[in-house]
Formats: sequence, structure tokens, C-alpha cells
Amino acid sequence: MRLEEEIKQSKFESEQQKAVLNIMVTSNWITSNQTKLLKKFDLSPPQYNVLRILRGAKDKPVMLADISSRMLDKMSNATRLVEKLKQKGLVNREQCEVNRRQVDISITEQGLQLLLLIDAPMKDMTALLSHISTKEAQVLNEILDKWRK
Amino acid sequence: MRLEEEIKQSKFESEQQKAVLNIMVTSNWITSNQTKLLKKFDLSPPQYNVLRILRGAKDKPVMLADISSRMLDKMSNATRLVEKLKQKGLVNREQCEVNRRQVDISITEQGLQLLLLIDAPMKDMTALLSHISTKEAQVLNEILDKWRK
DNA sequence: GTTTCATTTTTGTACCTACAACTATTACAT
DNA sequence: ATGTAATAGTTGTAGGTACAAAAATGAAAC
Repeated sequence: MRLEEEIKQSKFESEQQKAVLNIMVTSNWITSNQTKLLKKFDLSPPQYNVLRILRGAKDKPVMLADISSRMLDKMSNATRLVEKLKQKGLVNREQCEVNRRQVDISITEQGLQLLLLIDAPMKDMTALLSHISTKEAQVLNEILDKWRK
Repeated sequence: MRLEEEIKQSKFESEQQKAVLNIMVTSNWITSNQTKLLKKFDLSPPQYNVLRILRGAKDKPVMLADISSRMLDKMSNATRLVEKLKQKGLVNREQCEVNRRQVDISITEQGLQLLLLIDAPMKDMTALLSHISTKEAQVLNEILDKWRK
């Protein structure tokens, strides 16, 4: 849907200002689709994000600060997110013995199994959402990287 | 910053998948900058959004459902947002006499004054954030509109 | 060894969001 | 006029987010 219809605003001060709104509308749109899919597995998008980070670490335990820094939303509260995941049996958390300030998090077998279930539908959805060509996606990525300086 | 550094992930399955993440990271980045600016005026981004919608309506009172449909995030809870703004004296709300199901919202003089204070710094920030040319912004907008089909 | 500072995590508060259930009002069919 | 459906808004619950203050631990200086 065109941006003008989406937020019922007909004129913008500049193409740049319009692009700012367009980015935010598109991001919300992607998130809401992902949220719907993940809800079937009783996960929120940040919870799913944490699980994927842990899977990516391949057995190496990861401390909370690392999780935060890899998340899309840097400022989110890793402590409470991980607590939710632990209650579902999807992650382990234990104090690091060499540095007892750290808390080491790792994904459980059950967590890995859940991710496996989600992989295919999530891939399908991303493909479905990306009605743009590889070339267009490249252009988009270049402009966005430049944008954030 | 390049996306790879931003979320410390080195490879992506496709340019499209990378674009999905890029959109979300860029959106979070814009929002966090706006949040910082608005905080000086004791407003949250959705609250600011509501005030601008009301100013755009030019005296015509707006019902809650209209506010929701014009917001970036459609599903947000207009009732409670408007309540916060009312407590600050920035909006009026009264039951519509012809259709008592409706609640008509309008911006107060105090609300208009506050928006005037914010206009200049917000415009400056948007300009500062948009390190991209008008042409690039146009390309971005075209791809994003196409993306959301 | 004690003080001081930095690191890592936890906790409290206030706000926002999604969704579903609920109330009140209006419109419509008969 | 009555029952039914549609519209508009409110409220409860469970999650997420931002920020600041605090606690625990470790490192460094002296």
C-alpha cells in the first residue's frame, strides 16, 4: 500500500521526510507479520531473536551483555527476556565460574527443537514479504547503510 | 554504521533477508533519536504523533478511531494515549452530541504552543538524519511502497 | 590491604503495545 | 417495538522498552 494511503497523509515536506515515515511504517508492518507467526509458537519477536543469537553461538555460552549488543533493539532488557525463556525451558542460565559477575546463557535441546520448527515458516514468510528483486534489495541496503552514516 | 557491525552478524541468506533486518535497525535508530528529542518536552513519540494529527485536523474535532487509523502504529491504544495528553492539558475530549458513541478530541491552545516549540528542532533533526539525496530518498520510497505491495 | 573505579547484572518505575472481552449506542430488518 | 448486528470506545492482562539507581564482583593504584 502506498504510504499516503497507509497513514492518510497526502503531502510531505521532502522526499527525505517521507522516507523517514516510510521506513517506520514498513518496519512496523514486518514486525506485525513476524509477531503473528511467532505467536503460534508462543514466542515474542525479541524472545525469538535471543534464541537465534544463542543458536548462532554454537554451544559457546553467551553472557547477557553480548545478547544485548547483538539484538536489534540494543536497550531491551536481556535479564527479563532470558528469565521468560528459562521458565519455558528453552535456555539455561548459570553464573560464570571464572568471572562471577557474568551470567552465561545457553540454548537447551528443547530450544533448538523449537527453532527448527520455526525455521521453514519464517523463511517462507520472509520470502513472501520480500516482493522486491535482489537488485532492488541491494540498492535498498546501500542507501540504508549510508543513511545511518 | 554498516548493518553487519550494527548487529554483529556477518552473513545473510539473501539480500532480501538483509533488507528486512536493515529496515528494522534503521527504524529503531530513527525512533531512538526522536525519543531523545521529545523527552525534553516530556512527550513520547506516539503522544507527539497524536498531537500532530490533531493539529492537521485544523479545529475539526477528531474521533478516536480516526486517530488510530492515522497513526504509524495502528493498533496502539488511543484511549489511554489521549488520557495522558488530557492530563497534561494538551487536548480536550468530549462526547459527541449527535452520536454519543463517539468521543471528539481536539488540541488545546497549550498543545499548539508546545508543537510550535518542537517544530524547529524536529525539522533540524530529520534533516540531520537524512544524509541521503532527494534522488536516493525517491528510490527508497519507490522500493518500500512496492515492498508493501 | 584498602580505596577507588569499572564491569556486569538486577531491579524499579513509567510508558507503550497487542489482543480480547466488555459496555454503550446506533442502525436495520421484520 | 423488538431482536440482531454494527460501530465506538473502554478496560484487563501479559508482554516489551527506556532509563536510572543499585548491587555484586573484579581490577588497579597506592
